[in-house]
Amino acid sequence: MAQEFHALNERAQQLLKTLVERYIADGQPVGSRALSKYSGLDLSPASIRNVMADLEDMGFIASPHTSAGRIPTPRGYRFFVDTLLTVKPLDRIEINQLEGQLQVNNTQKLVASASHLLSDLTRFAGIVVTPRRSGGFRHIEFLRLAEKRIPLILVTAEGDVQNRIIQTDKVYSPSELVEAANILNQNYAGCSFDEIRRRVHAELKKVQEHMSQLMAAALAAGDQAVSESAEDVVISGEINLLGIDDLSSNMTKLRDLFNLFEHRSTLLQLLDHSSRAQGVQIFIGGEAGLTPLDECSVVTAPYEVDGKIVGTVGVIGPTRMAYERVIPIVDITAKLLSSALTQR
Amino acid sequence: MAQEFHALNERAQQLLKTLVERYIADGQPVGSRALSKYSGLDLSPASIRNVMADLEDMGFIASPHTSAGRIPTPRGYRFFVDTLLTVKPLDRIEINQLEGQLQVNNTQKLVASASHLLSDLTRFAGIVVTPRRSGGFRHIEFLRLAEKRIPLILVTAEGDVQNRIIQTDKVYSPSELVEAANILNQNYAGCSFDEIRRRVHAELKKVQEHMSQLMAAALAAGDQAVSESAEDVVISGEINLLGIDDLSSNMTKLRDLFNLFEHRSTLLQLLDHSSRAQGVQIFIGGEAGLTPLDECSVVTAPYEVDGKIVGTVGVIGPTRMAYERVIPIVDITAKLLSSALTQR
DNA sequence: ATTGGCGCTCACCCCCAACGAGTGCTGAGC
DNA sequence: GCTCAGCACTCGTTGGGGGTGAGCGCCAAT
Repeated sequence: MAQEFHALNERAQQLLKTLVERYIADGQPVGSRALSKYSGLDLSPASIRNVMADLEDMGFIASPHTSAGRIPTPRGYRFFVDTLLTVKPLDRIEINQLEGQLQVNNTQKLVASASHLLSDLTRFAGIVVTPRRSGGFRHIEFLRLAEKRIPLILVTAEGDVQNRIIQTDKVYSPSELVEAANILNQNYAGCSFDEIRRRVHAELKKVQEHMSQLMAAALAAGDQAVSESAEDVVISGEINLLGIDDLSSNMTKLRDLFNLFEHRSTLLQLLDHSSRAQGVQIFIGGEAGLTPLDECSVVTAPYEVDGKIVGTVGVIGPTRMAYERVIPIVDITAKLLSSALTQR
Repeated sequence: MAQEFHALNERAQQLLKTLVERYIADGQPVGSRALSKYSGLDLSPASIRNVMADLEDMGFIASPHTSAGRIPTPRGYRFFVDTLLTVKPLDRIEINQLEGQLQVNNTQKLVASASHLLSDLTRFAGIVVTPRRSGGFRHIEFLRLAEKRIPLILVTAEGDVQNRIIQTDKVYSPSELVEAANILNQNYAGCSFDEIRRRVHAELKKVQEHMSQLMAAALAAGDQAVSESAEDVVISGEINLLGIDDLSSNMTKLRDLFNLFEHRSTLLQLLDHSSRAQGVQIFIGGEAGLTPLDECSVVTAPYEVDGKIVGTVGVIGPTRMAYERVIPIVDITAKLLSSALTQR
């Protein structure tokens, strides 16, 4: 038999394809009778059963129990999305509509609205890794709010604005604050805070003790502001997953899944994978190595600023999801986000 | 019978109290036998059954079905928390520990950490209404990032920093930006944006067209920044509610509940109630008028800045919650938040 | 007023039988 | 060498029926 070489002939592929489609559509194990009706192949259920047995041997499908139909295994899904799936890209009009939904006020809002876009369109959970920062700054500024409470305004190299309040021991005059900001802006804009710290130490011995304390505090705060919000994960629409019976049948699994959502760092690791490759990537079931995602798939795509990948968008949903719909949505969202960020 | 007058004698109160306590402790309907054992009243089950019948007539307790014990009705809970409950305040040491957990970096972080504090301690959902803004500003500043993209920095009257990017039609020089900021800071600090807009219009006819366009844009952006983030609701620990079997037995109810969490405005209305009164308030079951909260209670307390109530903290959990624990936690969190905010 | 006793009601559990969907296998037909 | 009708078999699902036990209401005795 041809199947023994683990190659799928035309017919087997067609059957696998319809099986996965049917299963995705109504969530029931698919039997030979149903396949014979929907495959378009004009074969009797009996013949189809033979092929199904082969597909099962090869690990593409499995039966939950003897008297049920077959459901795709992760490997079956894998083959399906890799070679059988045909996605139709969104048309221009839809894209324009989506574009209008992105809020370009500032980076946080932009990222949040991208996440919402994903979850609203797919009805699953949307997820966005915030843009990676290079660590430098473009502009720094001190305000004088109260004597010893000085808001530090920081425009990052990426162009978004952070703020943080510095508590000082001593009192600084407005002109001193201006001077300190000037020194930093003129000499060190674009450098990383680490670098600045070294160079300030070396180059500005002459600066008075008074001043250098302020600068040290500013550098520490800036560092913290940049690194803390460095890479974060924004998730929205987790609620959508509550409605999915594939997931919410198992209460404990559901809890594990939601717990995962709180462990941002674990998710980050997974999503970082995606930012090494171009284009849409799909993680099926536990492929990511995370047990809570057993019954889930993650569809991701990297986005970029000025041609450099800086983050990832994605969707988390049940393995049994309409990939041909989700994939273009994730794809286009990444592209929209890229262009929105590049404009600024 | 005394009970006919809807007054509860000592014994009935004691029994109601233990019944509610037992039910809160293990979630099972409480029978007469259990009550006779735990009430400390040395009465036989039969006698207790009489009292229970009275309590049921008066609507304090109910039985889920004939052959089960009794569970408290919302009215029963109400009476319990109003008159039977004795809360023991947290001791100094615990309070100090909590205080350390609040992140005082900036207002957003502070509010977020308060919300986490609530959810972590109670293992329910924590909820904080962000401080109401008076609408004025303390300080305004323009940065010059790109020619036509000007970040507007805004220190609100409450002392936290907002930022927003203004897109301009024309190009402004650094000195023009400084001048515009100076005009606003010197003449209008403390005023509401509406007021400024009127006065600028009236008083500054002399200012060049060029300049007034910038100011108008700044006022619009400031207005937006202040009003948009005006009153928001921060929720955390929703996941905790997944574990509560009272709530997650009914999948659809659970979904309704989580949907409610996304409708911030509805929650806001409920929580605003709380900010009219002093001290801890409790909404039991549907008392708030929201059906998704049928099986929930909401424990809230207002917090203040300089003696004026500006927001609300709270906990949402199952009606069957350990009130004597939750109440002091909400209370103290409100107080900690008040003092943290007043310091700035 | 309190209480032991008694009959009653249900939810819950377990068992079992009927049902039906779907399979694997076999043997005939092209 | 496919294809396919027929058939026996498996096994989850459904629904009915009896047993069990918790808990109640009522009543008569103390």
